[in-house]
Amino acid sequence: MELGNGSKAARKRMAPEDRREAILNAAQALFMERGWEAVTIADVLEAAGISKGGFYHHFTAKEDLLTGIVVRMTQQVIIVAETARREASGDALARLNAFMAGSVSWKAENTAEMRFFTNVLAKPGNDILYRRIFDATAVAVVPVLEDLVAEGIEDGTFDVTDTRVTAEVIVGLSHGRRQVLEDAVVRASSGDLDEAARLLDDRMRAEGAICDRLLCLPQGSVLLSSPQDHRRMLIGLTTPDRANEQADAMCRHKDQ
Amino acid sequence: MELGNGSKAARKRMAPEDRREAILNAAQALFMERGWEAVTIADVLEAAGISKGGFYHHFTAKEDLLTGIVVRMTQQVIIVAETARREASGDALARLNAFMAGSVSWKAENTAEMRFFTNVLAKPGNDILYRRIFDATAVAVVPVLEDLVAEGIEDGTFDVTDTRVTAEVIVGLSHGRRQVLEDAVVRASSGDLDEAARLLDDRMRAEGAICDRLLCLPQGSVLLSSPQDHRRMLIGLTTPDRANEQADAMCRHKDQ
DNA sequence: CCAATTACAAACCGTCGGTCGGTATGTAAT
DNA sequence: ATTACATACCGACCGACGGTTTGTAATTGG
Repeated sequence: MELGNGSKAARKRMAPEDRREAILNAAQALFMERGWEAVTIADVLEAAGISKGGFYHHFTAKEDLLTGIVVRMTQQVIIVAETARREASGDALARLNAFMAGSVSWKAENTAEMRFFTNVLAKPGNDILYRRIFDATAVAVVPVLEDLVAEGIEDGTFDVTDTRVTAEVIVGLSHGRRQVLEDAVVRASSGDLDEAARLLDDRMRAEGAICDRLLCLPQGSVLLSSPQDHRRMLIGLTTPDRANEQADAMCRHKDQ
Repeated sequence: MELGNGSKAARKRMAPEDRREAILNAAQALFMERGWEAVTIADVLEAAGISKGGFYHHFTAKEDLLTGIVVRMTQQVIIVAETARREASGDALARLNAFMAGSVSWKAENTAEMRFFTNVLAKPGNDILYRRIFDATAVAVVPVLEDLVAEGIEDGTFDVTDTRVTAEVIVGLSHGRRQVLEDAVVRASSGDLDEAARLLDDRMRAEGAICDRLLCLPQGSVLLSSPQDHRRMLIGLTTPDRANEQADAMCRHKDQ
């Protein structure tokens, strides 16, 4: 560089965490107001009162703002959900449902955030953005769920071999159709994808709690709960074919 | 310009309709493969074998490609749906449902198109894109539906004052939550928006046919069909308040 | 056959996301 | 105090992309 005089604003130095937070605040407000594409980095810079260089010192890219915001939101959700879980009584399934209900209630109350959320998330052509965000939330939520599942195993309410996988699956389930579809069904790559998607979709809309659902796991195993008995949640291993049979049976049962 | 020699390619001139079609083909293929943002105008130019000037002669903007693609798709859907309608017997409602079922079946068969579709549509910050596309389809579908509704009036199955409005409402209903929400509920601006959205959403997922649904119309009127009797579709005028009452009642009814 | 219009080419432009060299502000060891 | 090092921050610059403008060859129609 040639004559870089450090003349101009000479802004006050902030603790890095505070600065990051400030930028996130400005960005979130703007995104929620105008959406993703309509907000330029320059807008954020102005709103946050920082230079481009400063910004890119704290964030690696525009998308990074998104993940940052998502992580913050997720943390808030987890706080609500965690207390709901702690206050719940009953077996592991009951506490799991309490946890899920807690996060659902947060979403119900913070509709503006959720709307912005889905608007931006639903977008991508190649899901890299979505993927990144999903990962961000998964990292935070999975450990908690893993605990819950482990409790359920001791408890007798769950019957699974791998707590980690199960936790990830549950996150996927609660996350919106897409992820479930891609991570589970597609990878299982068993038979008709779209039929599977439809089934999953129907299942997922069914009730508020995570019962009454079905899912093909990566390795062709199946998570399954019966619509007759909401209290029972079976997570076990079957072949995809058998899973489809059962799913069809469930559909026929419900349709009549 | 300075030395624009028209030296280079000197491509074969095509009939404008053909050229447009060719560009749309190239663009659609690319978008379906890579998504919206990952495809640049330059990519489309190369794939279609045309220059920038040529492109902007046929289209006004990148978004215009989208509307173009959507219009084509809509036409295809209408063909399927129209024949389904023509082949159906029964009253106007039966034919209306046949029409809708026809379009649904097209969507079920062309999943790749639909996936691309929703990916792109769900995006925008300020819905201008979505709006435009909605308009494009509405222009094509509304007249057909208007016919159907008119038949229903003679027929006795419908009881509406304005065939046009009714047709537009039906399009909105079948179009995905958003539009219904904005066009109907928001404009009605009666009470709690999000609650209304939730109700509508639930209602819309209910069944495949357009029965069993409820909708607030712009002027505060209401389209309503009873869950008890799928064959009856009432479209009439009420106040938004009364509509909410009824909606609540329906919810309570179904929840138990 | 010539003028007007159409279909196209390609240079050009403004904006936006992102980079990079450099400076200002600490803070800790000497 | 001074030095040494880390890190917060600045702002000129860059390439890519969407879109505009200028220029030209083919087509049409009178």
